Amino acid sequence: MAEDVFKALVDPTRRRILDELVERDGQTLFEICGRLAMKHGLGLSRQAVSQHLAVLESADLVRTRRQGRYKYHDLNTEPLERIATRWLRPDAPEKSP
Amino acid sequence: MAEDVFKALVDPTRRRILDELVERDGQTLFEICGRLAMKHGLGLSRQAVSQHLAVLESADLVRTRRQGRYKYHDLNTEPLERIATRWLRPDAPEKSP
DNA sequence: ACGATAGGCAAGTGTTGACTTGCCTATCAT
DNA sequence: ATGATAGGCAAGTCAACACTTGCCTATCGT
Repeated sequence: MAEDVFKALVDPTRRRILDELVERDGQTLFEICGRLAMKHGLGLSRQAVSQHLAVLESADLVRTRRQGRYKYHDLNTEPLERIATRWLRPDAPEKSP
Repeated sequence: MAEDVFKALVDPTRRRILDELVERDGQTLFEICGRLAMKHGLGLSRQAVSQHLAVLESADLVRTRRQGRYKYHDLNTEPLERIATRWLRPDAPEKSP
């Protein structure tokens, strides 16, 4: 649902997580925790990040694959592409010539 | 700020308002109230809609022009175009050939 | 001038959501 | 087998937000 996508994107931490996944796909929960702490100074608990990832996953913005005790997280940009053009009029300015 | 744009877009009523403004630009507060009631069955108070418009305006998604006792509301898609491509990778599938 | 229309300001309420804490399960290494 | 690592579940707390209510200002028509 589009509703879930908007709800997922409203939180700054979740947007940061997407930023990290754009840089490198297939990170685990602990890797993402570490990156948020290092690069953004966010001292979040593991559960907080886990819940954020659950929200992103139920919005289908993040796909996961389990492998042993690891759970890898991959970005899925498809929902973004769908909502991006909702309010763009036909006569909107083009961005690539 | 991008933060304001995401906050503005998370509310379904505000997205409906944007939908209405895509259809017809330059509507007044009362016109928007009426349209939300007619087309979507939303029985919102005038103040509720007014506050939504204020949020959209501070996110620069809606521009306003005063004329006498009327205040016309116009859609501004520029902030949308900027956030749309934030997480789209270079190798993302193109939509126009 | 006076009523009616269009809109604004501010305080109060109820719900949603982000984060924490505590405990539990599963997989790997030695 | 046992400790360590990776992750999950559930209840509780606190703040942000949508909406209402009540009152106020400004512009238009007659």
